[in-house]
Amino acid sequence: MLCPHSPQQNHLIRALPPEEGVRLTAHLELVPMPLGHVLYESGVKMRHVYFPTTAIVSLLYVLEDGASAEIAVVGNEGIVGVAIFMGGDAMPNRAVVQSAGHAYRLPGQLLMQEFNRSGGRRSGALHHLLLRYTQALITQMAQTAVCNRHHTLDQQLCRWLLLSLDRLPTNELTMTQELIANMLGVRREGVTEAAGNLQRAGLITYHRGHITVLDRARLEARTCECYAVVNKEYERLLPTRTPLRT
Amino acid sequence: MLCPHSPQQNHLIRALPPEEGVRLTAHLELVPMPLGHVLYESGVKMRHVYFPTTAIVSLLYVLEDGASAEIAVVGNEGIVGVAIFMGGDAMPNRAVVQSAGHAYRLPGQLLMQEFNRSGGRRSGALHHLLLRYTQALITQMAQTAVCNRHHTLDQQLCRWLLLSLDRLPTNELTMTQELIANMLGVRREGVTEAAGNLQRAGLITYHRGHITVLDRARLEARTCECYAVVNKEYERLLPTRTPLRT
DNA sequence: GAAGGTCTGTTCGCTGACGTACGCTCGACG
DNA sequence: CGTCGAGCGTACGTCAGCGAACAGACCTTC
Repeated sequence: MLCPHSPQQNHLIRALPPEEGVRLTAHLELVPMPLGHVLYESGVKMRHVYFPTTAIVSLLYVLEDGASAEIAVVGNEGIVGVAIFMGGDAMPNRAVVQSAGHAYRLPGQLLMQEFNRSGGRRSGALHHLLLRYTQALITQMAQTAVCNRHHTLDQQLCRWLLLSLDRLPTNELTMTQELIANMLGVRREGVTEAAGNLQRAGLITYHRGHITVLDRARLEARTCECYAVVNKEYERLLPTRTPLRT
Repeated sequence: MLCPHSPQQNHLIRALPPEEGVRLTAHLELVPMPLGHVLYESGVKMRHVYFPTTAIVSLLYVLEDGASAEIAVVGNEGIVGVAIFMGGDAMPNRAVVQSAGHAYRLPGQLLMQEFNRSGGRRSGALHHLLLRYTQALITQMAQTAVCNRHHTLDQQLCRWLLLSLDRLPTNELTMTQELIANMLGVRREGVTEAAGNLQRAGLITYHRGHITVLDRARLEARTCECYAVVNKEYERLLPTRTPLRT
């Protein structure tokens, strides 16, 4: 399959004005993102930021006892490594590839040059864009907290499937129930049951690690309000990019 | 009681270099923060930022069915209204005073002037400080999500008491169990039971809306890892301020 | 075509939290 | 001093999700 990679597949890159885009693009390096690959480990200083194109990255917190929970998810709408320009250089969680694909990598130092660039008064498009994206990410995290508190596993699975679907070109995700359980921070059996409900209802089919979404509309109807809240906020804050579900 | 208010009671303000501190302080306005007062409503454009001194503010998400959950808490270590400098101007949650006190208020416009100020290359202390604080806030939100997923109400109550205690000068909080339940997103009865456990164990006493912490060390021993993770991250990211528990 | 590992389905008892309901007690206020 | 309401205690059945254990189905490998 011919696959013409381009940094423009990432919505943040694409939203940059030509001049800034060119300056950055010159230093971007295309890297493959195999499933399960760990981009950052908890507490370790980050060296690069990643602009996913076809890959999806999960921000995962791993507890002392080995349990885990997904904090947020980043695809071609965003950037992995916000701690670099936020100034902390590290975060107490792990960034792991949830869906294989590619991303463009950029040394943190080079990003910072552009981030801090301005004509006297700050006006850099990158600065503006990254901060707004970070606010959207904050919303996603906040909503994850709320969802974990109040909503059922069935609803959360719907939300999770939609989040992934929004960041993929197809309606099929390569994902075992075990992995989904790790992301959601629940038991594998719980996912089996919830996914079984969705399959019986005809919303999805799955088969040994391949989930196909058949009826997106009904999936949206079945999820909790959290999905829509986050999506609206992404669209409000990052208006230049195409809608996520393209 | 004589109470000499000063912007310096807020750690972010105090951490500013003299020049920038003076420029900001000139426009700060001391405002009382009565219990339950709503600073921002969900989705409404913010006009001011608030630097709490003695008050504590909760960021609360309110669901369509009226249920709620606390996303994060801000006291004299931080600032309320990060959406202003992040560029979104609003957030899909409510900011409400959880513990009465005071704060210094500043029009968002004036904050932005200083935030964007720089000598050619960005070097403003305020810019740097606010972004690092925001990263700490992100950590708090992420950890809230994890905690909601994996830890018991008992542990979460301990964590919540400690978070509040860290932002107060005394070891007594004015707080009914009903309010705590709203913050944690659980039933009032659940809080009654968890608080009863703590009281029987001699860690706290409470009486009609007044909770006194008797044994902070054992409270820390009883909470989950989430509390320590967040606290460490605040200390790492905001090294200039005095430790929270002063 | 046999073996072994991966992925999914199902079961059972258990527990933490929910929803509901009712009753008590302290304290403010008339 | 009595009333009334806010704040807290308790109890019951229900339920979602947990932990552990096991079985079947499928794929890969040799």
